[in-house]
Amino acid sequence: MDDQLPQMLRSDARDNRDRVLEAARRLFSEQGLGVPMREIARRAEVGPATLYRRFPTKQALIDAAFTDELRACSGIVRDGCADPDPWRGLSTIVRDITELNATNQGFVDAFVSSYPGAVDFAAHRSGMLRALTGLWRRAQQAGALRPDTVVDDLILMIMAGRGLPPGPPTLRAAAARRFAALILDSLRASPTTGPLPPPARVAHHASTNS
Amino acid sequence: MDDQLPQMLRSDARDNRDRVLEAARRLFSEQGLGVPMREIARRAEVGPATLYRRFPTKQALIDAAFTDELRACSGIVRDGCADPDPWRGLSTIVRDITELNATNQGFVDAFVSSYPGAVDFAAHRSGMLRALTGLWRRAQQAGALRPDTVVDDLILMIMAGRGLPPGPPTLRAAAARRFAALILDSLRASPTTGPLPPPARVAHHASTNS
DNA sequence: ACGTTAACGGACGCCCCCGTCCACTTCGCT
DNA sequence: AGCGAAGTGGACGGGGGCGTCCGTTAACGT
Repeated sequence: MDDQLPQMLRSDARDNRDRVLEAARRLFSEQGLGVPMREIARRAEVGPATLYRRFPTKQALIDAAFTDELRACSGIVRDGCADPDPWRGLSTIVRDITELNATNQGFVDAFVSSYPGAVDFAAHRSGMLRALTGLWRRAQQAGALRPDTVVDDLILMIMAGRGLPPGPPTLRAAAARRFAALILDSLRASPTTGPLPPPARVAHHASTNS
Repeated sequence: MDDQLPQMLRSDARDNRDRVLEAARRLFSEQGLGVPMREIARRAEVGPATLYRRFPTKQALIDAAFTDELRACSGIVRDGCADPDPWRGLSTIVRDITELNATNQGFVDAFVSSYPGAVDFAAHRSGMLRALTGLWRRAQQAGALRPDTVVDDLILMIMAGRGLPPGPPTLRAAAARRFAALILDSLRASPTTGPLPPPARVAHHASTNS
């Protein structure tokens, strides 16, 4: 809650805290939540003890690290729900969240399932869920969204985004765009399907060399 | 080499080997590949050494355990590709694989990414991929499948299936059915969309107790 | 400049998991 | 029944990750 008023820390402490957070954000985004605390400490050029003094547990660090992305996520939903054209708003939400997802490997894990306990997360989630439900209804009333779908379908799709193949960020982003476009086409009521983004070459794990 | 021929094992050894395989299959399916070897041994009422004598490494056990599912997967693809109606064949493949996937938590991981080294896996995969490519072309020529899609899109969707929310088998299966139906609708060329399976209530992780 | 005190980080304990070793047991054959 | 070999399981070593302790360092006030 009080988050220790970082400006009351000694200058070096504040500096180190910032570097830790930055390293955590980068490493979590790149490699998911499995990154060892040691690795983050090393990347921040800090000893493990320092890291643990600012963030008593790994969960605390995860929460702090993803606060920004959480805000971004809330913003995406808010903006999309504010769009007068509900379908356009929904499309934007799906695309942006899917991309956020692909760019930040661990975000969905941190947010939706991984560890319980992050209070802010729960609050944000229920708020977003409520807003999305409203948007969903409006989109269906406008005849843009299939009437036989529910918000849970969206959640399902977002969760499914977790399973997208790993790989370099460029590939991940391409796969995410393609995925989002396909999802949207499956939710659309009218068959007015626009052009798809380029197909994503999925990493076929070239175990047979060649 | 000669370590095969399980019928040449002593009767108790053969018995234990079978129990180990059975336990491995069950636990991997239920909880994914993260299950400790000890747990499998315990479940099979066997010491760790016994387990390791039959399957020198965890990978070996995984390979052996998923041989059946691999065969099932191949069968699904073969049957689907043999269907004179390419769209119906494709639908069946998507539905069945997605369900296989939901039922066997670790299967896709074992097959597509997890560990390299399983020779059989690679062979099966390239064969299935070739067959699927043919089916894909036929479905597109028949006008049932969107012309701007590629086989990689299917792979993408199957991979995405890994991210479906965890939970009791019943929920997982429901989510998988819903997911498969939505995928199929996004790949279909004609807007002749049939009724969807019941929406899957996604586990909202009730962290806020109540 | 200098002492106080917050902050630092290397070293430590703990736990879990993989894979191995060895003294004992059980099967199978005669 | 008896004997040898195959088989078994408890105990062990190695590695890695999380979180903690304590001697040392360096920032801040006077």
